Amino acid sequence: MPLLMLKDVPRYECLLKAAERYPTLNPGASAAFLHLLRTGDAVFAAEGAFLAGHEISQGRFTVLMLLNRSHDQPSTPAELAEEAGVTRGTMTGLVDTLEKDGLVTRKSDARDRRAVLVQLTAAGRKLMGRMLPGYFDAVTEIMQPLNEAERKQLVRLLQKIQGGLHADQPEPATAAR
Amino acid sequence: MPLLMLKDVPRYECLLKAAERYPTLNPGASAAFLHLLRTGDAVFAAEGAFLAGHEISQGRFTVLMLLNRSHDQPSTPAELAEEAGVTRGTMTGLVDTLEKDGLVTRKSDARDRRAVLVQLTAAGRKLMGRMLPGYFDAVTEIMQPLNEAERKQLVRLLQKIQGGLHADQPEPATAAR
DNA sequence: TGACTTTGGTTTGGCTCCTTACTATCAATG
DNA sequence: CATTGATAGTAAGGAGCCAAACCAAAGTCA
Repeated sequence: MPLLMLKDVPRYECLLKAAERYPTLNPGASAAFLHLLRTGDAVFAAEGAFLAGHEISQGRFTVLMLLNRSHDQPSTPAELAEEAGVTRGTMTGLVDTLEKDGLVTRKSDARDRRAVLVQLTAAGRKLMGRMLPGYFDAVTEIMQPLNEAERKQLVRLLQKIQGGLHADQPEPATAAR
Repeated sequence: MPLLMLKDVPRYECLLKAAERYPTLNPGASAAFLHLLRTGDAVFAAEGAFLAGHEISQGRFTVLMLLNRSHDQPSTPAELAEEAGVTRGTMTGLVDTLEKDGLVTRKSDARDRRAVLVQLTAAGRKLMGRMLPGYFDAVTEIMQPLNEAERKQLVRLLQKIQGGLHADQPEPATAAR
């Protein structure tokens, strides 16, 4: 849940005033940046609140979604980690707890003795069947304030931003080290 | 940096297909939801990459920003926690490490012996002066793909979403327990 | 004044995630 | 084959955050 920090986005006038002290500060860009982080965090928290009501965390839910998607077809931890955007180490932990809760099973792959196959259990499938309608309802409700045209517009703007990010940072090593 | 998970947003056709199985799934709302989380996470990560180049984390940076804003006027940990949107316990830890790095000082408030006053040191001010121009440059660059009209439009859409969230969740206790 | 509540800061323990390092297995090549 | 290198999964340790429990100092109210 902790994403942004900064409970309230500064008002535009404050940004303008700050821009006098810092010539490189672009008020319009900063406002958009702050609102994006702020709202992203709020939406993330709203999703987390729904999932918490079902005693499940975002990370675990993502794994269940991935497994639920390819019905009955098991995946390896490495595939799941790749699709979920986390490291394999993290995926080990996620699968550990899901297995402990009886929602997934691990079995070894007959064709590759290094590999492990992760699969939803009956209980896992049942939980997803029980949860998903409400989950999609919650998502729809979060996006309720926008009509369909506005949603499309939002997606378009977000894709533009993301396109720029990929283009700029092919090698994060330069900036990070 | 872990915000969303889900490396790639599913294509719209997949959402349509999934909507056949789950009647409550609203494809347009889901697409907007996923892109918002995805892009928010990417932008957050980009900011983090810049800050990491200066050996500082987002949380610590936020505290430095708050202290830098009110020049020389000290704040209490409780105020900082409130403004940053974290708990007081978290703020204790953040101030601990900032103090250890010599960027801020703690001194006790003469008028309230419970309270502590946190203040930027000369080194802290110097670091901010050195970092901020580049930071604002980075923010501007991230938002580069959008022109000023698009930024305003984005802010408008995000504010709409956020307005809905506040209205819906006055008491998170209902959903969470 | 004395008891009750509130507030400020810290401590402790937990969760999620990452990085790094390790072992076991496979695959490719001389 | 035997070596070398990549890949699968795990383990250990750290960072950042939260919630709950604490103590000390104010504030409140009879």
